[in-house]
Amino acid sequence: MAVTIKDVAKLANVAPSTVSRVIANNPRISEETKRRVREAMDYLGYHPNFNARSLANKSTQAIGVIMPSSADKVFQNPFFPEVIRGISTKAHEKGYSLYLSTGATEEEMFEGVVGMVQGRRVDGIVLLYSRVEDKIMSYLQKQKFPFAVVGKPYKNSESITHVDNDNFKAAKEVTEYLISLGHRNIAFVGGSQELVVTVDRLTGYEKAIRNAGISFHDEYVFQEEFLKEGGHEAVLELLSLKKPPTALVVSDDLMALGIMSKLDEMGLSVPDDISVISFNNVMLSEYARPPLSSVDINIFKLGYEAVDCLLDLISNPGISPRRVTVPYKIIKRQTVKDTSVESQGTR
Amino acid sequence: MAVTIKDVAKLANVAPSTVSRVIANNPRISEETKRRVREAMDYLGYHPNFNARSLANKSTQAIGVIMPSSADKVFQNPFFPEVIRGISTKAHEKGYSLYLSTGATEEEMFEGVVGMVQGRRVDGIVLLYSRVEDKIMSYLQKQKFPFAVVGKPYKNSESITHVDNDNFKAAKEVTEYLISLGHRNIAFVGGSQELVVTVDRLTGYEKAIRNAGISFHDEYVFQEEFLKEGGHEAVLELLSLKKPPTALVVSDDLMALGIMSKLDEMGLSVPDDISVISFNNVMLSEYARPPLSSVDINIFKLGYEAVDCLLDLISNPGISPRRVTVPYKIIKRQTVKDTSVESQGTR
DNA sequence: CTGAAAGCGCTTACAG
DNA sequence: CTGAAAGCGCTTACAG
Repeated sequence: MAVTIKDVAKLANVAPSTVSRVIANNPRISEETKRRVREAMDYLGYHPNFNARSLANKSTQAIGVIMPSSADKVFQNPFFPEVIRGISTKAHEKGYSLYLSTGATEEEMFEGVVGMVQGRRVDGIVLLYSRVEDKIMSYLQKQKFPFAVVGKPYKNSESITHVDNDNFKAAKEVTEYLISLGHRNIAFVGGSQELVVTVDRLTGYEKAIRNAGISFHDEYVFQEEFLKEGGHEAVLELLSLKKPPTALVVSDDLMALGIMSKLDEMGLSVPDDISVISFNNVMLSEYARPPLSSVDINIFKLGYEAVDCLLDLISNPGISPRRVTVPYKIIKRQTVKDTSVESQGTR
Repeated sequence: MAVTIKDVAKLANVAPSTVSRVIANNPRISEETKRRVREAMDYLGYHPNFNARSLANKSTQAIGVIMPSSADKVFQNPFFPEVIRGISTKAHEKGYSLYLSTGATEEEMFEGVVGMVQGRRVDGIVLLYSRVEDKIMSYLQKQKFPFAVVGKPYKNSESITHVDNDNFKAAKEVTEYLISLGHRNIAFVGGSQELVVTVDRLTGYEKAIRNAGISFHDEYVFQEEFLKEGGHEAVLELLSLKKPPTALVVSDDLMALGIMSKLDEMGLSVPDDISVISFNNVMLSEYARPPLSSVDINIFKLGYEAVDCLLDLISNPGISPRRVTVPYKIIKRQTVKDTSVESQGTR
């Protein structure tokens, strides 16, 4: 039905193997023959059958993208469209296609990945999250299947190719910034402790607190989902403290938006009553009211670089694992208040 | 290297063809044999090679998902993760994988689709947008390749399977709602006129305006990008009118958020100075301040149903085109003001 | 109920 | 520089 290599061969008066070589642009074929074959291909509207090609040369020119399961609320985070944009851009540059994971539960996701890998649907995989304990990551490692993770693996991070921000440093810096502005009661609101990114940011926050000689309080640490609902929960809890914080380091913009919305509802003002700074610098943070101060982690680049590493790994199987650190940038907008003047006044 | 059907056959003492039949759960194979073969598969950790299978039976069990080009700003709209969630759910239920389009420019996107189709990478395609003039849609139609569109095709809509809301009716209803509240100067802010959804909603708006005996003014119609930036532009333009509107029908939540942000910046209040109601009911609209009134178009279902239709089309090639209308629901929150009391007072 | 054989559309040593 | 042949790992009439 569809036009095959044989049809082209016949029309161009060459063997099928020659057509194949022309497609691969094999230098041993004469320019004259190439021209003739290409003409025939154009004339017939030939397009190679990917399945046949993959079967024959054991390469699919496709990479698998593993997101959190679709039932997961995290899925709604604008982080994902943006990493995918980065991934898609690099993949397209290099002529690779994208395969998306599906599956509602964790178990289904795992089965999906196994199917992708064993079924030879993809040449490599990029993992869009990093958890403390992750079945998929362990599996990929055991199989020695090429993969790159966006984020930092919890263990064996030296032996796994990954691209990440320096989240420890970023959180530390952000906290120091708040401290330099006179804040002493600073709380941390993070996502699930399961996620390595939460752990890293919390550690950076804690380091800054201790460095400044402020005592670290457990009740200033909140763990919620990476979502607005999470932000709401956090507000309720932190306001019930005997000594509520004057500033918040929040691990995700959406969560920060949720916090601001709740605070507003309760009649509290940001930044006058409480300062907020968060992570990701998703498009929305710019348009929040007041515009949200946030750490730009360069999501696009995270995805773009992950694919770059992965493709490297695919073409040079023996290569040693790479670690790419994508720079971040603190974007100061209007949700942080300088209290140092005040605190001097009340001294 | 990987374990194949032959290895399984050898271990189970049957022919490869029998193993193949067991995989397909062919009823002509005895239960006893099936048991033995399955045991061998489990023991060896067998997984079928998808490429070989696709090549042999001309079916990939994968569907292609075509989004706007990644360079397109629309890509950032939370609409997409949500349709994809719907698509992914249905696809996974039916054992289908997802293939994502890539490509920055329109031309690249088109080439990508042609490659997918001719290269037999997918069994069918779902198109996530509908434009007035679209090369990809025409191509798919000419090729008679199975596809479903989310949205309404501009022409030949009876011969193309698609799932959509009744956008005309929804926009009409929303406008009538505003009118019933005493508004007379109502503007429409839509996305690109290229998109059929814009056209439909504009038509519904106009119908309601005329039905109410209000004269329709061109300067009350704004076309911007489906984004916050678009919202900003719109505000500037509409406030420069000699008779600024008291209410806005906005075709997209993000745009509405942009409008509200800009309005706030200029010292105008929603809904006191101007009422706003928009479309999509994206998660964010609930957390906006004030919470945004919006038409819930059930994005998840749009994607879910599109895949359902597509799979139908794939398994029954002769079937006649389906049209599914997904119900919408107006979610009234706090951005619309009832002016009828006031207008009576000033009579 | 099961097997032998041909075929899906490519690629790639091996020859020449 | 080019061709004939085998092979990638499945499926599916055709036989029996």
